[in-house]
Amino acid sequence: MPRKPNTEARRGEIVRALQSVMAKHGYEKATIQAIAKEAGLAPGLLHYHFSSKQEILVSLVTALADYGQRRFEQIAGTAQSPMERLTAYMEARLGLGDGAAPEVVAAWVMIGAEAVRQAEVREVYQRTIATELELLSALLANCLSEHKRATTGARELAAALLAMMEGAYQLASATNGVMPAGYAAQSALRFAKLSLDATALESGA
Amino acid sequence: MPRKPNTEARRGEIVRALQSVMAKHGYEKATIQAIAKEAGLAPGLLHYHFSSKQEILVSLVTALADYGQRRFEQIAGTAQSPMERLTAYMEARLGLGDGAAPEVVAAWVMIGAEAVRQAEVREVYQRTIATELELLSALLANCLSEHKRATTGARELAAALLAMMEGAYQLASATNGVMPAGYAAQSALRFAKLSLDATALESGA
Amino acid sequence: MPRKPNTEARRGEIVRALQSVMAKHGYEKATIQAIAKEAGLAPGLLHYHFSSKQEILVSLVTALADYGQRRFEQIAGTAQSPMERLTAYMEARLGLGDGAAPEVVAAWVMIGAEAVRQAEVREVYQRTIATELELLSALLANCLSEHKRATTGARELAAALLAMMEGAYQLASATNGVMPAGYAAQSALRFAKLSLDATALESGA
Amino acid sequence: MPRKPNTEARRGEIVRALQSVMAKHGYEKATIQAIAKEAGLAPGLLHYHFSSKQEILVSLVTALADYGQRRFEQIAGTAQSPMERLTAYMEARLGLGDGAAPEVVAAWVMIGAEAVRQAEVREVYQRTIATELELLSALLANCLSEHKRATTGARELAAALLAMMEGAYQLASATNGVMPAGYAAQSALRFAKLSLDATALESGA
DNA sequence: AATGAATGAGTGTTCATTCAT
DNA sequence: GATGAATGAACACTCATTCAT
Repeated sequence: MPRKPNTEARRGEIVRALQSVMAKHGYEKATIQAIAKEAGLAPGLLHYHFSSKQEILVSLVTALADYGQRRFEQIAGTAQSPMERLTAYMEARLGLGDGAAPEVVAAWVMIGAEAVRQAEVREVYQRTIATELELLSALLANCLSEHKRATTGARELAAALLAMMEGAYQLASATNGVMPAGYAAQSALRFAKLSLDATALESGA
Repeated sequence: MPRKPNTEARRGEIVRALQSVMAKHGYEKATIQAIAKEAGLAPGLLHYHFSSKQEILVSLVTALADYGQRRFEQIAGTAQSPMERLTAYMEARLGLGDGAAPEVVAAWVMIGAEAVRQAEVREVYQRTIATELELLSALLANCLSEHKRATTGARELAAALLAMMEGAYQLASATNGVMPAGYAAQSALRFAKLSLDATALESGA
Repeated sequence: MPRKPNTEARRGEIVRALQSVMAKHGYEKATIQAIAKEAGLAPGLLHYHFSSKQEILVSLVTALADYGQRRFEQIAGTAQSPMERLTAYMEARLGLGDGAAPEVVAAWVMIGAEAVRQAEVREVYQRTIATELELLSALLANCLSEHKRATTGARELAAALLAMMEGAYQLASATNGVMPAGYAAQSALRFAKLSLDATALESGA
Repeated sequence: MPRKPNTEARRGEIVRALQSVMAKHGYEKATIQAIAKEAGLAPGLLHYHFSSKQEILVSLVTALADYGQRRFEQIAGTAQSPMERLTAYMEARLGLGDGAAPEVVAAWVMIGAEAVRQAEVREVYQRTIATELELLSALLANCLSEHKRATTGARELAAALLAMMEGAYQLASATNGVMPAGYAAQSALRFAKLSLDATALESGA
């Protein structure tokens, strides 16, 4: 009577526990003991399901990337026009409404710092950023081409907006009451619209 | 016959050593031994000049804030018009020319991550961010008032640009070849100008 | 309807797996997981068939003793004269021909080290050595008495040859290219003959 | 007022402590805690003076090689003739008199087992064995050439005697009361003499 | 018989901090 | 001021053994 494997479920629990602990205390202080306690598991079990602490972190990065993807798709939902989809994207990434998850944001900021140090983390972090850049570029290009404008600058614009998003996460996690309330989603969208309009004017023959 | 105190010089050496090591390996891996080696000093000496490792880190935050201040003032130099000063600021913060210091940027990103975790670091990090926000707000407000426009939105605009700067630091440190070359300074200035112009139009009676 | 017990077969598989892993990585690094993997079994099963890891080791010692016994008997085969049987013994223990098993030798060396540390292993190891000493003593005594010589020194001679064999195993396992090729079987037999001859002369009245 | 380095002294203490613990419990069970306790030092200090446990072991191998060298030279002392020096060598390696050190022997047996597993240990172990083989070859060759005999077989003879020595160490450490008392030094010398004489007869034209 | 998850004590190693010199 | 040894509490990871299924 063999036992049913439950590794996938356990791995999920462990990854979620890392997210929680890391959001509060950073990666180095997210010890195996602390993660295990958060997950309600014996410490040794973590190394049964993952071969190293870094592997848990890498799993978390991909889990957060998936989460972001789902959140966007859910909010984009019925959006039809390119502009509606762009707005949905900003809401999904920077909005303060339902589903805004400060823990996810803080964990992501910690991951960004680890990506500077650990090559393996950097690799998967970079892939996530690259994917995000593609997605945002495409959304912007759609807005441009809808009005028959040149899409040449879409990538630089996307890069700038992406940087703004990452910076907003960082500042939201590391400061209290310094930044104006709700500036991020609003400003990002404003920048996007101004740039799209300016592009329109510039490229207009 | 007491020796000439050299504490200030020593403290400076130690802080610079922390910056170097931290840029490469992050704060947790910047051990007292590693910092001492980088500085060419005996490990025990670090705790003579600083009471804790965290105190070195706090000193580094203020040192980097001062460095940023000096770099701006130097580049701003003879700039006269508000717009020239704003351009000088962006160059100082995001420019790729002389004095662009990737080590400083990487160290600053690591500090940002520590600010999420350590209250004492967060405190001085927040002050630095707040000062920066004031500076950038003032530069933008000057541009606006030069043309007799309302300065109401200057702070939000400054916040968004600041976020973009921090995000650009993060992405520059944690990715290679993903972001378009030189997008940051260019885009930030473009956003600033578009926003200033738009403000002008909006607030125009 | 009870299943057909396969415990004996399973125990054999497990013991053989320990031999393989131990030859490569030593006893301490021969983990239950590694043995199970080598045997193609689930880790938990090992503790169903054996009550402890040490018990597997003890089984291996007796298995190797049996193996050595069989190998000698097979090679001795049709040998009739005492000298032929002695030669067969040396071939079985030190020969490089068919059936020379480096894995067995390496495992035996590891067992020898464990015998120093673990009383229970030492006990069965000692018994094996004692049996071997008796066997070799008898072979030598037969050679002596065939020529009507005193057999007094047979035991000391056997002890010395046994030591040489064990040392040859050790050096074969722990060195590469240091020892002259094929020195062991040859030298042991030469020593035996010289000693037998010398005994003959000495005891000849 | 800088502190005087005492690393060399401490390293010696630590290596001696490893020897003691290892003789009793083997290498794997010679934990850093156990070694530290034996040496009367704090566990952390061991990694201040050595970068790893393996490095302590490697130091022990060379220390034991030096010890053996000194013991031979001391016993050889005033020995003049080649045969006297050969006898001194056997006494130094296998004798039971003053200075016979069962702890050293047991530690050496444990080292032999580790040499099978750890490449770095094997390297230094092999060098020691090779040096020993050279020494013994030279001693035997001197005996042969003194009587104007061919020295061709000296190396094989040395190898066989070396194997006997290593095997005697193993059996002395892992068995009690099985092996005849004092067989080793006596038999080794006897083998050497018989072989030398036989060589003499064979090569005599 | 068999499975594979679970446990928890133990390992080598790291490291901020202290302190005698 | 300066040195480098010393401390001891972490840490990630390992592993024999147990146990529910």
